[in-house]
Amino acid sequence: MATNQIFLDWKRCGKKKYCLMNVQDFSLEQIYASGQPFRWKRIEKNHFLIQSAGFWTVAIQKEGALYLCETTLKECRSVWENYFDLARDYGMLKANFAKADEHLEKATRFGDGIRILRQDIFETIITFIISSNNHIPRIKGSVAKLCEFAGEKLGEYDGEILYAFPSAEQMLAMSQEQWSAIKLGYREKYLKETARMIAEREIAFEEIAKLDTQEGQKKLRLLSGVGEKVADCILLFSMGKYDAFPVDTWMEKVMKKQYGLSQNSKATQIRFAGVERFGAFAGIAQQYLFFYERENSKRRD
DNA sequence: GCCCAGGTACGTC
DNA sequence: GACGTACATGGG
Repeated sequence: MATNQIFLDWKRCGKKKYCLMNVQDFSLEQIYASGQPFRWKRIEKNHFLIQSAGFWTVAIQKEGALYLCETTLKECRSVWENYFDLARDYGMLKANFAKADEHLEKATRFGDGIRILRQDIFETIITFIISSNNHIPRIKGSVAKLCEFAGEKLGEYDGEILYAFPSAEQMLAMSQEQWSAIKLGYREKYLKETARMIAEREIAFEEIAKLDTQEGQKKLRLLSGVGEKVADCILLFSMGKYDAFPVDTWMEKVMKKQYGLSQNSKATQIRFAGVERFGAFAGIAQQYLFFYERENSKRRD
């Protein structure tokens, strides 16, 4: 499946404010709710303070346009286009998914503004280790504290001090009191060990991005706290490996209910079935399915 | 109190 | 290799 390149024409529209007109297949609200980023703060509808690695911006979406504030044109092009995967034609991806099956067609209509972010690799490794068997509000709290204790101060916005995501070395420099205050529970030892392995170059994660998905899986799983699911999230949400298919409790439900997998099938089998069925962009299909399933279950509650 | 959360590590068979 | 179970913590 070929994907067209979208032409991106940033316009300056104020002091440190840039704008992309006619942003298609894009919704800040849906990306926020899609379970990928843990460092977005919702200010109001379609208006977010976004922090990623050592960068931050204020993003506003209105009348079909995306505005990025408190940033530079250079940064819009070098950081945020890449982060939001803005040059990719999601319309074409969705059209192809919609042809494949009815349920996926519904899911792409429901989550029509979903994007697969290309997040910083180290940040994604750490945040998704924290995410395992954990609740999103609690994950966000832990991540915020980690940045506050170990990250460099980047600036201030609306009275809030902003921090970069820390490096492995900076994490390892924290006191035990700080580690405890992050309230990672049993994940604390995973993070310490993973940070150590990365700081000591036992695992060169930049190299993993060059491998194919299978090989990347194997390497990532050498990190402490990284199993099959977290490895898939890292591959998909930071390395652009679109054939990675993370299977969590929600995806288990969908695959059993909608795609005929037996009740006793395990995550590994479901993952293979997903890639088999949805192909080279299975991970993107997964994200539409995940979002549709979880959002609709919220409403029934 | 119970169940669950974008699961993983570890021991057992 | 497949399976069961313990695991910190807080929200519903």
